[in-house]
Amino acid sequence: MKNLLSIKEFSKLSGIESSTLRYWNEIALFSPITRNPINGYRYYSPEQLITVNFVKVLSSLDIPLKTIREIGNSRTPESIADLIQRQEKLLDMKMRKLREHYSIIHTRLEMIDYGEKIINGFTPTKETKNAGTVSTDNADVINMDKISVIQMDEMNIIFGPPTNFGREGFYDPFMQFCKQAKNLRINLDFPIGGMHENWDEFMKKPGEPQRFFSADPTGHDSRPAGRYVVGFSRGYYSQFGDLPERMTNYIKDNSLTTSGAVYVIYLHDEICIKDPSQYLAQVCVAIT
Amino acid sequence: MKNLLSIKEFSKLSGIESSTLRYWNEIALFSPITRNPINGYRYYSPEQLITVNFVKVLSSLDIPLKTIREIGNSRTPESIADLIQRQEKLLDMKMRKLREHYSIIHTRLEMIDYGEKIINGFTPTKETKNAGTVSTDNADVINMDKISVIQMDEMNIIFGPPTNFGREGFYDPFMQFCKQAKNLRINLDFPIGGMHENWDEFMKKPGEPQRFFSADPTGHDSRPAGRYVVGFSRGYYSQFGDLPERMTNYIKDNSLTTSGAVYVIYLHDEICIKDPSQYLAQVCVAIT
DNA sequence: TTGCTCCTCACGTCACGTGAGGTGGC
DNA sequence: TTGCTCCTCACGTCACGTGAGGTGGC
Repeated sequence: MKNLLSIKEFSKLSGIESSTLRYWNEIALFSPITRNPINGYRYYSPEQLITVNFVKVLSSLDIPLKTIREIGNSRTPESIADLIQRQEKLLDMKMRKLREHYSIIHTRLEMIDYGEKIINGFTPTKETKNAGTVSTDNADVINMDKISVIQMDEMNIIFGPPTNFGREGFYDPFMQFCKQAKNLRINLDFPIGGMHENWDEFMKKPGEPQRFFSADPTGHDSRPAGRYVVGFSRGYYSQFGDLPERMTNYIKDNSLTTSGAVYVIYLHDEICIKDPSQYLAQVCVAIT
Repeated sequence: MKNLLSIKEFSKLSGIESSTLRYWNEIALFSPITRNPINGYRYYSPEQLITVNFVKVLSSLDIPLKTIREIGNSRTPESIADLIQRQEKLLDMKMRKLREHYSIIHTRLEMIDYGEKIINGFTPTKETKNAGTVSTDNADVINMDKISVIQMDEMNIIFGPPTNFGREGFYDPFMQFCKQAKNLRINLDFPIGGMHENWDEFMKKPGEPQRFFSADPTGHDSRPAGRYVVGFSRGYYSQFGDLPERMTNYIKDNSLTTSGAVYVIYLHDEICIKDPSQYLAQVCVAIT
């Protein structure tokens, strides 16, 4: 047909699959302007590209096809303006969701990458992403078995309520934290950590932090910037092996004075590891 | 069960519907840690909130549930880091898509709103969105039947190739434009307009613009800023009634000198109006 | 006994995608 | 006659949602 487009041509120009065009025809959402009465071939006019594009945009905004059809059937400038204004607000929310998701997976990626560097051992350069800047007065290679002094940037987090350890040990308060998270608006999408009020508290009960926290980059609490003694260990939550002892020795041997809270954060956890005994924790405490 | 969550509690804390949790259990994507052997009740541990949240994020990134299941079964820090890096790129593309959609519907909204103001008549204030700033040396109310002088801002557009009018009139070259749009990367999602090289050309053949254009705000062409004589008319594409004559008279009566191209743009078109005779066109030409 | 929560199983839904089998024009 | 494009019709798919009918603990 002169000046009309076959379904294949129309599909190419619009970027919409032929099967989709047939389906849209079937549900009377968008139909070709004419059909060959003998063989039933569909023919579209080129200016239908304009209308079908708008349908495509609306459907990609997650508006049900039924609704789009009704919108089309009763469209007036007022109703379309109304629709668009509502969609603009929804688009705004979707953008925020996407940014949040980006932040979630990006935070995970940083932790995982940092964990892998630790496992493989790495020679710190002047700046390392999540590790912060590694001070030069320390050994040239950092790995799992090494205690190091590292200059760390501020890290936003959000604390849970004070924990309440009973006879049951670690399990119970951690559950309480998870349970309360939603009400306290603590996002469990981010890696979880534990905070002990000072080094003595950590040494006494390494498995019983005073608070749990979420490493939420939008959190209003923080692990302050500063120089930290940092060590790593593998194991399930609250299993640190001989790390507390080794860190204490390092602190003594180097005549360091710790100051403020101890932060435990899991770089590798159930999100990226199946075997709980292989979870990777970072323990750090500031020095004056 | 002590310290475990029923499906309803888990659903509330996670924000995931019970039916979804049952489905995820059925396809072995995510299962409760234990079940009541007598009545089959599902029980979840609070820390499962952490894993289920990650599943939720992945599924909201449009990863098929089968894939998520496989990811979970074979997860290592390397594979998860890999996955996240790919998803970050995809998220970036999705953001761009959303911004493009926002721009498409927002441009439509501006045109439609402006058109409604014209139809209802409005008293221009110092700044009006799409209308640009209306000069004060003109009448105090602007409406359908009035010719006005308006100070307009620059408007980004993108021109199609020169048109080629034959015997068939308007129809054929407009189709050529639509057909070629994809190859020339002209986005038909935005309102379409026509450009005539000067006022004489427009008067000779009001229905035969030298070029069609798309009102794409990211376009590299433009309708320059400046003072324009502006008129409106209703009708199908290229039907302007007595508007060209009235505008010519206005120009003469006010001793104005036109300069440069004439721009025709449809504020209301098939997107928001069913009856083609009610499409609303704005015609404007710069004055020196 | 009465609610309440939870269960399974079957079927529905939404927006297509995928053949199988067949037709019409060059 | 051979490709090629297009057609219809039936069925599949994905990720659930929705009852119907029934159970178990307070």
